[in-house]
Amino acid sequence: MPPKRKAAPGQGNATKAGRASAMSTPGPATPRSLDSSMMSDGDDDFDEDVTEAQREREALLSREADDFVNKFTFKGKRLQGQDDEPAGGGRRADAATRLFKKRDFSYLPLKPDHQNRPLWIDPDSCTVVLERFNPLAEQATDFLITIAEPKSRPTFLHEYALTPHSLYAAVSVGLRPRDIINTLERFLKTSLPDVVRRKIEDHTKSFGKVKLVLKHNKYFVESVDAEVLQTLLKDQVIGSLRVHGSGDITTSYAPTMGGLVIPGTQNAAGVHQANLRQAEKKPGEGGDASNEADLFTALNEEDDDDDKEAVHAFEISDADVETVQKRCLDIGFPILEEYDFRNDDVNPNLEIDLRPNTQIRPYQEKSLSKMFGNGRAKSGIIVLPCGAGKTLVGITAACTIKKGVIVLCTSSMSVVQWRQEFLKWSNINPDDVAIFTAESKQKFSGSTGIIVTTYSMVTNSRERSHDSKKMMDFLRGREWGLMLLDEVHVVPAEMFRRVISSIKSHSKLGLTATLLREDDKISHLNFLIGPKLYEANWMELSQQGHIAKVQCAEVWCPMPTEFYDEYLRANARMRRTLYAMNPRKFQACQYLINYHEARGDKIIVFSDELYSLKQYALKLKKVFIYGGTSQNERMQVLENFQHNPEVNTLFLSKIGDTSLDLPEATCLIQISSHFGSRRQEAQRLGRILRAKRRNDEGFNAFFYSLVSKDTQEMYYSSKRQAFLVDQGYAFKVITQLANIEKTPDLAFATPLESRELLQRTLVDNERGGEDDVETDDLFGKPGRGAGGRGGGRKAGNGVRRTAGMLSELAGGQDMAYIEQNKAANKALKGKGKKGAGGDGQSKFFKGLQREKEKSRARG
DNA sequence: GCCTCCTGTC
DNA sequence: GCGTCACAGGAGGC
Repeated sequence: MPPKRKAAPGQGNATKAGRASAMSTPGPATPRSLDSSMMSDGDDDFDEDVTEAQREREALLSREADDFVNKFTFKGKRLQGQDDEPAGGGRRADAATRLFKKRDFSYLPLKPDHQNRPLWIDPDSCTVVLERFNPLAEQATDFLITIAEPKSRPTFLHEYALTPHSLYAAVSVGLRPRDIINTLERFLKTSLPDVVRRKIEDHTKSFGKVKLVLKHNKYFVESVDAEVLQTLLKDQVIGSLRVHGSGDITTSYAPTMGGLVIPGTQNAAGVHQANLRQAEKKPGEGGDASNEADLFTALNEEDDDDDKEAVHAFEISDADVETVQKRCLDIGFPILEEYDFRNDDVNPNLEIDLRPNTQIRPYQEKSLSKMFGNGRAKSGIIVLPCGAGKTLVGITAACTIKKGVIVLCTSSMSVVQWRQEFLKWSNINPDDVAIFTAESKQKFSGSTGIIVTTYSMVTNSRERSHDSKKMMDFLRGREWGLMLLDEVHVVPAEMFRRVISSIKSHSKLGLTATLLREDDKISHLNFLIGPKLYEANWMELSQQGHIAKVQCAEVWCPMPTEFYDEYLRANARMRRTLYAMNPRKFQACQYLINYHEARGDKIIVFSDELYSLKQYALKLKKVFIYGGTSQNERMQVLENFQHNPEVNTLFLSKIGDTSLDLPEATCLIQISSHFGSRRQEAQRLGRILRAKRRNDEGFNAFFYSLVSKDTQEMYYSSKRQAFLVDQGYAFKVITQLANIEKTPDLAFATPLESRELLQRTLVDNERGGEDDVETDDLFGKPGRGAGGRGGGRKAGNGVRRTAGMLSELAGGQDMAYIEQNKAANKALKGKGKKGAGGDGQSKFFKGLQREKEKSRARG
């Protein structure tokens, strides 16, 4: 019973596959422009039920036209405008008009000097399009990333969306509605449509009125506007969550602010806005003003005098913080979290500063200025590509706030790295940076300090060991100045989000490279953490040499007919294996490895599918690491990969998606991946962005995705690339690798070998439900035996080989496998043979059963 | 070091 | 419109 995947092309339907093939195959080595054709391929595949060829074709054309219009409306407009036609050109009902349908905005008159203005706007969707080639593009970009959500940023036109969340973020960094409207008006080629103006006003009028503050370990909802607070209290959700008995609504006075300088910034004017505000009060001290400063000066001309304003507040309990924050967002009063750390006398100060000579990069500075824009610490999220120095941003934030910090990571490996980075970049006393994981439960020596831990450590709901319990009480019992959330995109997960309520911090800074999830929970971060404060443009950073330039390519590998026949017959699991084991893909992989090793590249090959990972690696005599590889072997293999000139290619399972730091890698080949995960694709690309050689003249990193033609992979691949395409990466499609047939020792070159491979693949993977046949196959399919844990969770993964057989195959550099498989062998001994299908209930099905029961029990 | 349980990801 | 894979990791107990 293969799970039905509606959107899968070529699933059990030969004619469909044939059509797709005919349609989607350009001539040999024809480069294909990615975005439009990809999208329409994908869309097309959603409709499998259309039978009549003609009707289908028409529908397809019409859909494609719609897609095209949806995607390129602004291009169309731009062309019209650029031809220097009379302003508003497009009133004519020309042949193209019907294609634009509702998206004809020619009724918006262009300003006379429209060519000097970089922005277009779609009033219906509130999409703003930026001309990158316009002289004002830089300024407009700075403005846009503040008020809008980047949607797509390829070379010439960038697309941004004005959303309630983005406007919320804009307000939270100190812009007011009329700043936004005026500046938009300034940059727009047309006048700002009233709809948009109203939308901005509506969405922003109540923003910034409500704050969440932590006082003496208690949370208060605070506002300068007593009426707003009353409104909240009357709300059925929030009103009932108010903690009574702690006095009525309290009133106090907002603190004033003084000059603030973020350490590590070049001109001591890192916080343009804050300083500029100061400058107004003390003219002459504002410091040097960059372009951005100019812009923001304009925006901040009239400062609201929030000094000495009365604030009103009521208390809520820790457990209700998330609910209240979410509710406030829903009813249009998003809560801003601001921490006036310089006036916090309750929590002890932390002795920490960036090391002298540490200079943070302009974009790091920019992102931090969003966080500290008004002299206080705002909670929010900073999005920087992998390798762009997220850690340093976090550390600088810690050095600015100078209070207790708690850092949350996804793995214990990055816990160690974070601590090292703290020691590397700051002058913090090593005793004050403590690690809290299963192995180590340190505390800092002084009254305050830094704790680095993992999400699972803090959110673990199970019985705790004595030490952990004590530690948790410690963490819960105090107020943290800053909570740094590494890989913040994981926080919306059911368990991990609990950190937000269980640990009390005055401000939170989320860091991630890929602010995406395939579920719809990413928007939860808006109330769990705060708005997105800054998102870097990958292309820009790579042009500036902060991250490597990357060439992306998708290699289409046809499937030999016998493979394809099996593929059509197979269930979902087997399909994944088959398209990964496609011999033509293997050849492509071999070819690319040859080619890049000859160029002196260090290559990582990713495969999610363990069977093919091992088969590839063993056949090509390369090292590999997967979940079952023990710590020691991992270190050994990595060490070799980094320093041994003989070892230039490393095969990784999805273990390498995160956590492993491989600065040597310069080329990446993907042979199997997890469905349509955009995050995985981006994170894998991130592996090579920090390439050490990136600043060599003409250096390029390479990213190949090998795809078996006419399979589900085609569809997933296009989905996966979406994020990177939005970041401006162009994927070339390669249908033919030049001179591949000349590759020495090309594997599976004859039909016979290809068929043998198919047979072996089928046999090795067919055991699923029935029997665990002892195969004569050379490599078999070891489970997670070596590492021990979890091996054989699924009986189909039985461990079946001997070290002898392996050592025959493995060359000298493959010592690691022998080691590993010895261990696997040992594991095998204890296990004995698995029950054959005799009782009709193999371990496999029992496992499934147990899974089901477990999920039922949970539900 | 091995095992189990829990969780995340799509 | 529903649920699904298989792999990974961490914690903690023995």
